[in-house]
Amino acid sequence: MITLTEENYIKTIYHLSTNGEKTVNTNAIAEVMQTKASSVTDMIKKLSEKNYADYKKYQGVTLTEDGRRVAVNIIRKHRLWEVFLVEKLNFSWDEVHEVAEHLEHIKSDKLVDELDAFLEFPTYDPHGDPIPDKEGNFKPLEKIVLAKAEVGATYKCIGVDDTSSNFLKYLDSNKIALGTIMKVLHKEPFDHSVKLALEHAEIVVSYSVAKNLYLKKIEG
Amino acid sequence: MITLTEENYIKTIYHLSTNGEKTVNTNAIAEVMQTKASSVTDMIKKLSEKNYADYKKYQGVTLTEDGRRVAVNIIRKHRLWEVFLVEKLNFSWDEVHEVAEHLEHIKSDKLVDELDAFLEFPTYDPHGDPIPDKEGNFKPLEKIVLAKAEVGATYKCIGVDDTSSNFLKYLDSNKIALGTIMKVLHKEPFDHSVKLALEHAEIVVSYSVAKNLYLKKIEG
DNA sequence: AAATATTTTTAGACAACTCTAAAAATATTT
DNA sequence: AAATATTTTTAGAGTTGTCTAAAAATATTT
Ligand SMILES: [Mn+2]
Ligand SMILES: [Mn+2]
Ligand SMILES: [Mn+2]
Ligand SMILES: [Mn+2]
Repeated sequence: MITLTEENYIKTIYHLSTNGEKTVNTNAIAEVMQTKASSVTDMIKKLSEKNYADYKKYQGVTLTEDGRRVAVNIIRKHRLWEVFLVEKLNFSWDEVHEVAEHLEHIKSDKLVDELDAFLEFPTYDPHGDPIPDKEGNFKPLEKIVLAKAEVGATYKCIGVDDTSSNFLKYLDSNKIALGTIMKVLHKEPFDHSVKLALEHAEIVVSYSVAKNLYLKKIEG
Repeated sequence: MITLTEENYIKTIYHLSTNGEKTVNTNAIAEVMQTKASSVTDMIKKLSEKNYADYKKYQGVTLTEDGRRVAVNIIRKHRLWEVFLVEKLNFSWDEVHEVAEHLEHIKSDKLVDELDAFLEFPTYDPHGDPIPDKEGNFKPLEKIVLAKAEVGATYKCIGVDDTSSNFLKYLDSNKIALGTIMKVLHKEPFDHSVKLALEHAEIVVSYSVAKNLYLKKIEG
C-alpha cells in the first residue's frame, strides 16, 4: 500500500529531477513540499525501504523504476483531471491545480481509463504539459521559452512554467491564453523585456514574464 | 478543519440514525466502519468537542445541526459522483460505490456545483437514493419494498436497500435495473418468494431479494 | 434484587507523519 | 589545510487514528 503522502513526495522528486534521473537533495524537496528537511529525510528512508527510491546518506535521492512508474501515473491522473475541470466544468486554468492535487490520488484504474476516453484521449493539459498514456509514454514538448524567442518570428502559446494563480491571472488580463498567437517585435537589451504583437494589441512584458511563458514556433 | 476520517464517521452516524435524529450506539458504528468500539469512543469524543455531535457517556450519540450539515453535504457529493460515474464513465451501478467513497471527500464547492450543473441537476442517484441540493434539501422517496407490494399491481424499480456488489450483480443477471417495469403475479405464503412478470420473462425471486428491492407503483 | 451478560469506556501502546534542537557530514572560504 | 558555513541526519517528542486488555456502566436473566 502506498500512502497519499508517499505519492506526493514521489511526484515532487520526479519533478525536481527532470524525469526521475538526476539526484535531488533534501532541502529542495523540503521547500517544494512546505515541510522541514528532517521530515524529508524520514520519508526518503521510507521510500528507499519500499523500493521507490535509491538513497545514500548525504548524497541525495533518485527514483527507482518503480518510483518513476508511480510518479508518471500520478502526473497522468493530475493532468487528465485538469483537462476535465477546464473542458467540462468551466474551471479556468488558474483554478484547476489545487483540486487536481487531490483528485490525482483517487485509486481506480477504471476511473482513469474511462476519464481518458471520455475526454477523447487528450495529449496536453490546460498548461500545455504532456499527458502520459496508460503505459506511461509521452513526448516532452519542444517548448521554447519566450525569453529565448527570436525577434521577427511568430509563436503559439503552449504552456507556462510558473503555474501560480497570480501569474495565470496576469496572463488572462493581458489576453494571453493557451493557443494565443504572438509575434516577437523587440527584445530590450537593458532589462530583457519583450515587445509582442498579439491579435488586437501590442504589449510589453517583463523578463519575469518572458522566462515563464512557453511557445512553439509557427513561422519566421 | 475536518479530517477525512471525521467525515466518514459523521456520515455513518447520519445513516444509522435515519436523518441524524435517533441516538446511535458505539457498537453499531464500529460494525459499519470495520473498526473497534474503543476507536469509536475516541472519535465520538472528538466529534463532540468539535461540536459535530452530542454525546453523553454510555448513552450513544446524535449529530448536532453542524454535524447533519456535514453529513448531508458528503452524501450530496457521494451521490453526484455516482451519477457521473454511471452516466459519463460507463460504470455499472455495482461498481460506483467504492470510488464514490473516496471522491466524496474532495473539498471544492465550485467542483461540486459545476458537477451538479454538468449532470443537469440530477435528483436521484443510480441506486434510487435522493440527491440533496446545494442547501441540503431533498425529499425522501416514497419507496415501496417488493416484499410488501400488491399482487396484480405494476411497479417500476427505483432503488435497492442492499448495495453490495453480489446483490447488484444478481439483479443484472436477472435483467433487473433501475427503471425496470414489473408486475407482481404471485406471493408464495410458504417462503414469501415473489413471482414477477418482467418485459421478456417471468421470474421468481426469494424473500431476501424481495426485501431489498424498492419500487414505485405505476398502476393496479 | 442479585447474578450474569453485554456494552461502553479507559489505560497504555503502536504506526504514520510531523516538528525542534542538536550533532554529524559535506562544501566553501580563507 | 584549517576554519567557517551550509546541508543533512539523528534524537526525542507531539498529533491523529488505531489496537488490545482490563475496568466500569448498563441491560438482561434468574
Ligand atoms: Mn497531491
Ligand atoms: Mn497542469
Ligand atoms: Mn468516504
Ligand atoms: Mn448510491
